[in-house]
Parts: sequence; structure tokens; C-alpha cells
Amino acid sequence: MAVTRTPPSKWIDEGLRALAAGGPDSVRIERLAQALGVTKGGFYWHFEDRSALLDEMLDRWEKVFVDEVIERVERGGGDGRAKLERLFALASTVGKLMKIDLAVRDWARRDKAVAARLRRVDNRRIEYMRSLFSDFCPDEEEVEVRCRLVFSLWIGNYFIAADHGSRSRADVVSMALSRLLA
Amino acid sequence: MAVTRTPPSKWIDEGLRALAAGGPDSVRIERLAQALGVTKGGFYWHFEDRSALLDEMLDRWEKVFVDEVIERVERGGGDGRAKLERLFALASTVGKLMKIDLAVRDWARRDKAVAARLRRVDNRRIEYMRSLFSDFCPDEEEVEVRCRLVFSLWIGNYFIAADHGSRSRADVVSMALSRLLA
DNA sequence: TCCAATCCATACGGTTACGTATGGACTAAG
DNA sequence: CTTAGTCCATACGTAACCGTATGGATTGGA
Repeated sequence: MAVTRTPPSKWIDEGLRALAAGGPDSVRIERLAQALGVTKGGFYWHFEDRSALLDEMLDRWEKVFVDEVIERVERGGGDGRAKLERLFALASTVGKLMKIDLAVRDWARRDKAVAARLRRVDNRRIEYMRSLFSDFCPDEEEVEVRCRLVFSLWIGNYFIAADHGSRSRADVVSMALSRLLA
Repeated sequence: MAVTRTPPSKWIDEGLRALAAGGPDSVRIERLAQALGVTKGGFYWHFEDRSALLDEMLDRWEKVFVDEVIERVERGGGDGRAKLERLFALASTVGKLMKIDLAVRDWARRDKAVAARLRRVDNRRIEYMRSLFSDFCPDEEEVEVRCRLVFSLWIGNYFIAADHGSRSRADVVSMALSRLLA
């Protein structure tokens, strides 16, 4: 009946922080313990082993990242186009969350279980985007193409390091987005 | 005057293989040695330390990945549009090379030196694409936007896990590309 | 043949991290 | 206050890996 000084959620928080900073390989239990000001003694009370932590980190990511963003976009109201603009802006500015997303995305390339989760998440995102595009775009094929391009543009914004000469990258991305939402 | 049984290039090959499979953290000298059928004894003859290997791996990647692809595209001839199609197809099918590229791309997010290299490489790619688009697209702004979208589409093809309902992902990507090359 | 340079095997110490075992500390209930 | 349950500290054994030191093996040339 004692008070949990370091509940599982804190380990998960710190784990996600490490994941965002250095990928899954840098999620080390003893480092998390040090960051939390405790030893790993309590970790193995809450978790079976390291992979159990990784699983719960992904659970949290999967639950929060889609619902939270979609809910915030929906709360703003407006038509499909307005929501898409807000979705893109929101997903691009969360920063901290974005880094976790990118780390998971890379992690999925070498772990089948993570890949399955990512597929679920990405499909829900595409599904939501599809519903928004359908508001003002009648051609189904065109909707799919635009979903793909907007999603790719968003990902590319973080994985592509190129500049665009005199133009700023943000400007080019913004112009591309406005064409896709026309 | 002895023969080098395991020259630096072999260590670099094996290192790139490990990088593609598991990211930079999985490039372990003793594992590479085992894969090469030797011990690490010879490694420290050729390389100063582990980071020297990583550097030379990046040297190789930087030299080969742009020149090789561009040269193969150019050799095929045709107009800008044809070359762009070939560029996209070629870059998407190399597979093995693609995995290295993606690993470097993720690596760059947490290492400034790698990020600088990636910027150089991506800028050269964009530059090449820009020249190709300019062949049949007079508007400079439009060229930048299309470069960005094609590049993003290419990256997204590997980092996005979503499906498209009844349509195959390859079809959607292909449709998107043909729109961008119109 | 024999030398000398090149390359590799082996052994070592140091570090980091996993997972376990065990005991201690703290808290709420009775 | 006692007690039982919950949570954490500490210590341990094991494993992987880094980088070094040192000696042995191999090979082209004198």
C-alpha cells in the first residue's frame, strides 16, 4: 500500500524520451534509472524485462499519437481543407512527438512487430485524411494520390536534408501543400 | 609485402551491410570480424578505431550513391521526363543500397557530422532533379515544388507503412509520380 | 634461402548493460 | 504499534564489446 514513487508511466516517459533522442538501441534501463534518480531495482518490479518496456512504450505511442492529433484537429472545426491544413501544421510542430514518430518509423524497418503497429497507425492516419479529402474532392483515385503525397511531404520534411537554393524549405513545402489542397 | 587478406574495403562492405540491417549501433567490430571469418586483430591495423570505420563507410556511401545513380540514368539517354522516370525507378529498386540510404538518413537525425554529409548528398540529388525538370517545366517555382514532391514520394515509399484500401501502394505511388511528371 | 614488412590471432583489462537475488525502507491498514 | 504489502538499493554473475599489447604467421624481394 505504499506510494509508487516511480510508477511505470515514468519509465515509459523516460523511455520515449530516450527513443526520440537516440533510437531504440539507446533505451537502456540503467540509463533511464539514472535519469529518474533511482536504480533499476524498481524497474524489474514493474516490468518483466526490457522488451516489456519497449512494448508499453509502443502502446502509449499508438494510443496517443493518432487519437490526440485527430481530436485536436476536429475540435477546431471548419471544412475538410481547413482541417487538412491544421493537421499538417499540427503534426509538423509538435516536435517532441514528431521525433518519437520518426524513431518508431525507422525502428519498424528492422522489427516486424513494430512494423505491424506502424501499419495500423499509418492506416488510421490515411483513413482520416481520406475522409477529409473526400469532402472537396470527388475522384477517389485523386483522393488516394493526394493522401499519399501529403503524407510523403510530411515525412520528407523531416527525413530530407536538402535545401532549395534561394527559397526556404518551409516555403517550398508550403507551396507544395497548397497545390495539393487546391 | 604480404597479401592483404582482409583489406579495408571488406570491412567497409561488411560495415555497410550491418548498417543497412540494424543501424549504426549494430556496426560492431567483433561482429564484423566474425562475419568476415577473422578476428579484430587486423581491424586495428587498418583503422584507427571504430569511428574511423564509420567515417570511411560514409565516404564510400557519399561517393558511390550519387555518382553511380546519376551516371546510370544519364547513360540511358532520353529527355528530362524519361530520365526522371528512370531515376525514380532505379532509386527504388536497388534495395540493398536503398536500405543503406535510409539508415544514414535516420542516423543523420542524431549526428551532426552525418547530417552535414546527408545535406551534401541530398542537395546534389535535388540539383540533378532540378536540371531535369527544367527541361520541360519553365516555371522555377513549379520546379522546386515538384522536386520536393518527387523526393518526398520516394522517401515516403519506404518510411510510410500505410495501404490504400483496394488499390496497391505501388499503383498509387505510380499515379502520383505520373501526375508530377505531367 | 632468409629477411623484413605486413597482416592476423590471442590474451588482457576496462566498460556498460542485462537480469536475479536479497534485504531494507516506507506506507497504509488493522 | 504492529504487520503485511509495496517499492527500491545493493551486490552479484554473465555477456558483449572496445582498444591495446604482443607474438606468430605469411609472403614478396634480396
